[in-house]
Amino acid sequence: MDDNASNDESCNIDWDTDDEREIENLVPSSSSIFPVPNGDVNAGSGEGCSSAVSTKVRLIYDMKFPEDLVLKAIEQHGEEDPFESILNTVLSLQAIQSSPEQQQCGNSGRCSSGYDDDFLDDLSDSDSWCGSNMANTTCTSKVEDKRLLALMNMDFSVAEASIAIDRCGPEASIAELTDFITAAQMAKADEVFFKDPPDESKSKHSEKKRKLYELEMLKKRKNGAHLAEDKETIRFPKPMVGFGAPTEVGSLVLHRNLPEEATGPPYFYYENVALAPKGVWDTISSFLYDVQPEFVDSKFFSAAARKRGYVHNLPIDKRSPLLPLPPKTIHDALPMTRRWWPSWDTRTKLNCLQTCIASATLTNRIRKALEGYENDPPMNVQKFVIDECKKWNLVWVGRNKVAPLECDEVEMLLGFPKNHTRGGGISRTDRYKSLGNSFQVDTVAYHLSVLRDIFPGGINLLSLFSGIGGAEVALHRLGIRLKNVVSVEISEANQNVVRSWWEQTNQKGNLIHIADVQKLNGDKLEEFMASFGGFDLVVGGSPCNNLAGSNRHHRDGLEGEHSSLFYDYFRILDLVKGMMRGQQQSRV
DNA sequence: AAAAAGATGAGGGCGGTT
DNA sequence: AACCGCCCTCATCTTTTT
Repeated sequence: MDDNASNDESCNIDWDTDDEREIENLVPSSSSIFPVPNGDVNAGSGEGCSSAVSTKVRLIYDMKFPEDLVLKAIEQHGEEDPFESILNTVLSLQAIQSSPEQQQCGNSGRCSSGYDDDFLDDLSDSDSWCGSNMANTTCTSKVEDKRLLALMNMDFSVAEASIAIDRCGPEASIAELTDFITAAQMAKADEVFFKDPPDESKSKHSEKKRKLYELEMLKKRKNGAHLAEDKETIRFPKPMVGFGAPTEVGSLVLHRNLPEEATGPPYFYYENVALAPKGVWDTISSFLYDVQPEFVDSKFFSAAARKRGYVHNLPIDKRSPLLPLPPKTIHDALPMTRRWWPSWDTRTKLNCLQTCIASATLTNRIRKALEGYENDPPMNVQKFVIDECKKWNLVWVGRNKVAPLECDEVEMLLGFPKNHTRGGGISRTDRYKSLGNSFQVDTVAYHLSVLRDIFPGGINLLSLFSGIGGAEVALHRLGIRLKNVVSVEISEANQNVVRSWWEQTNQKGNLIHIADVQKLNGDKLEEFMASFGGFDLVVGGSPCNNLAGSNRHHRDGLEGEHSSLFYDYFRILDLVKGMMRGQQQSRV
């Protein structure tokens, strides 16, 4: 939706309606503080405003990239591709080239065509992973590349990024750099859409809270509708970027005051759908120590939208994005669709990846509806097709031919390795279901990235509602060693996925599976903690069935049959918290 | 028996206009 | 404030096909 407007060179499209607001926010206008490289930016008149030739010249001479990389990148793209996306590819290629180990199938292109068998290499052998140790000065040039790459992907202009790196020096972190640019761009002091909760007295002890627990349940049950008139403000940061996503620049928040009761150990990270029925997030927040949720749309991390809320007690400065950066437009993520994409389909991002896909009869209906027109079909046909494409996330795979995403494409869009859910006896239908219920890995990894410096030796992880292991994959890809993982997951198929991933990535730690979250009691936890000393992180996204808008039948809220398992997340987290506290005290 | 396809809206945010 | 129109949503149940 937004990213591809980042290039002022895109001469044609005039974004008529919806997204002007966001674009204004997201894209630092190139006419801002920073000088624009070359004067060609607003040449925009008619066709071919960025020819491959001029792009090549700029990349090779102005920006001093190796010619072979530039040619390779242009080859991957079409001639009419915007400068920015070709640049992105060049940077990716460079990053890949300068990185000793295999990266996930590159940034753009090739993803859907070729499998990358070595992708599952172990990234946790720290010395092979530059990013796992940012302080390490031996690989500054690589770090610099990555920083530039990261900033580019945040929609900063090349000029802004390089000036920032120049000024802040080779040691500066991404956060510092973005901070610098943000400060430079300032002028707007309206970025405080995220206020810290006031520190006034609140129910202090989890003792009390536990007692309130059942009471609260009953209250909710009875009040239901009454709650709606709660004057509790519905906080919905406009662009849904939480404390700042890599693409959102004007609003990076680097500090917050957590309620004292919320601070670790352990660190915790909770996730669920952002658009839950009214009052749900207030309840979740009140149980999770009054930490305010951070609402983020994964469209800032990926080519598909995914609006989710995250409640956690992690630090929020020093975040860094997962590398390699994933493709962030449909075109880059699914290059094969470019050829067939009609101009009247203006989508650049996919909608939320859900658990079901369109059937063949629907795509067939669409094909028939489109046949017989020389040029663009009439408006009513266009509307029908676009509506269905948006509803089912269809992409163009041929003339008049649309298709649902393949499983491996969904895996890629969500940040999982290709074939993550393939084989082992799982059906295609179930793959879509498991994937649709999962994390977006890049988004979660961005939040969890701060753990890398805190736990250089690795972590012990309690993963509730693990699903296909989104948190595990995120941590692993961040280069955070997984020492002991207790994974709670009811679905056997999902357990197999995680187990199989665990083995294929040559994990050195221990993986323990538990089926039922309700049977995980204090005794079991004691056992685990006695054997390896406690949990550093408790993650979980509890069932959204009864919260999600797609559910026609049982959208019953947090008290629904499945979604009420949230209370088990709280119960277990609170148990661990208490035990960790005791552990800490006895040590003193 | 298992997998795939088909049928099934309400709820709520948001921008725009009265 | 209130209203309208547009848009999107980690799905479930039943039927058909494999």
